[in-house]
Amino acid sequence: MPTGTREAPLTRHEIIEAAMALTQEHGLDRLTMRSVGAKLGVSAMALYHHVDDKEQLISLVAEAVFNGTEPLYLGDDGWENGLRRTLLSIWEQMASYPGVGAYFIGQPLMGSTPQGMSRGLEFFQQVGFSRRRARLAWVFALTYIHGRLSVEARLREADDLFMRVQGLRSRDYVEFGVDAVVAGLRTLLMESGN
Amino acid sequence: MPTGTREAPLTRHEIIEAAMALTQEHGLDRLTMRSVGAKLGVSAMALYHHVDDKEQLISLVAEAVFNGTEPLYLGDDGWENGLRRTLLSIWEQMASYPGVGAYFIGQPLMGSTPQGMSRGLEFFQQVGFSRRRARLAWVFALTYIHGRLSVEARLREADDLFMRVQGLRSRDYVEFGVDAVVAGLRTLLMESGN
DNA sequence: ACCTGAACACCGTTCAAGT
DNA sequence: ACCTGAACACCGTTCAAGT
Repeated sequence: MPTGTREAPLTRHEIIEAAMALTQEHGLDRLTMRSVGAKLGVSAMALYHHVDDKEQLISLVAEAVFNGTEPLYLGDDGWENGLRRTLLSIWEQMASYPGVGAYFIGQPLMGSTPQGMSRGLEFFQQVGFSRRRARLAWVFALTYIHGRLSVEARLREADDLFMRVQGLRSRDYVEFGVDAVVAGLRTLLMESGN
Repeated sequence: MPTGTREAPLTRHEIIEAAMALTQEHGLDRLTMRSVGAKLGVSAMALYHHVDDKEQLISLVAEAVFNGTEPLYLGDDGWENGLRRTLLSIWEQMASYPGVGAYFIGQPLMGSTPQGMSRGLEFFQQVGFSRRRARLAWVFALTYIHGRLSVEARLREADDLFMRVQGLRSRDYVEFGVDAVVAGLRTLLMESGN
C-alpha cells in the first residue's frame, strides 16, 4: 500500500487527501488511522503530529467534501428551483463519499458551517418563512438529503441488485424525494400564517 | 453490573431484553457483547450459544423495537392522518432507543419487515399512486423519519442545550417534518399523472 | 448443552525512544 | 520537529477446556 518512500515531511493536506481517497474507495466506516498511514507510507502514529485524533481527521474530510457543494442561493427562477439545485448538488457531491452523509446527520449543525446554516435561514426567511419556521424548513431539507445519503452508504453496488428489481435506482429515489421536500415546504409556506 | 447469580440457563429472550435496556440507556453505538454479558452476570462468550453474532443481536433488538410501532393503515379520516399517525408512532417508539433509527436507515428494507414494506406499497397504491411511485413515496417517508431519528441519536441531552437556544425542541422538528412529508406527497399525488 | 478463560486479530491512542 | 515501535485499553470472536 505504501506509495513509495517519503522525501518531504508529511502535511495535513496530504493526510486529508489520502483519507478522502480511502473514503471514496471503502467508505468512512472502514477508514482507519493505520490505513491512512499505510497509504502514505508512514506509520499510523505519524498522523498524530498533524492531526489531533481520528475524530478531527474525519471532520476535516467531511468539511472538504461539503465545500464542493453548491451553496444555497435565491436565483431568479424561483426559490423552489434554487433549493432543488442545492439539494441535488449536495447529493451528487457526497454520494461518492459513502458515510459522510451519515456522519453529518449526527452533527449539531448537520455538517453545514455556521455560515452555511445562517445562509439557509436567510434563504427561507426571504422566501417568506418566519425566523423560527425558516430553521425548521432548512433542517427538514438537510435531514432528508443526509438521510437519503445514509441509506445509500451501505448499498452501493447493491444499487444494481436489490434496487433494480423494481426498476428503481438511487437517482430516482433522490429526485422523487427532493421534489416531495420542495412541494411540502411550498405547501406549508402557503397554508399557514408563515 | 451483574444482577445476581444465575439459576436457570440463559435464554435468547433474556439477552434481547438486556440489550434493549442497555440501548435505551447508552445508545446502540455503545452496546458491546461484554456489556450485555455483564448485565446478565455472564461472560460475553456465553451469548454466542444463543445468538450468532453481534449483528444478529442488533437486528433482533431493532426488530423488537420496531414491533412496537403502529402499522400503516388507511383509517376513515383520510390517508394523510393515517400516514402522520404512523410516522409519529415510529418516532415516539424509537426515539427512546438511540441509534436504532440510524441502524434501520442502512438496512435494505429500512427496517420494516417484507410485510411492512408491502403494506406500505398497498397503502400508497390505494391512495392513488402507481406501483412504482408508491414505493418511492413510502421509502421517502421512511427515509425522513429515520433520518430525523439519526439526527437525534447523538443529541439527546443536547436537546436541552443547543436546540433550546432557538426555542425549538425535537418534537417541533419532527412535527414540522412529518407535516412537510405529508404535504409533499399530497402535492405530488395531485400534480402528476398518478 | 451450556458456560468460562485465555487467546487472536483488530481498533485508537500513549509514550519512550530515536533522528 | 518529526517519526517509529512497543505497549495499553478496548473491541468481536475462536477455541480448548471444563461441568
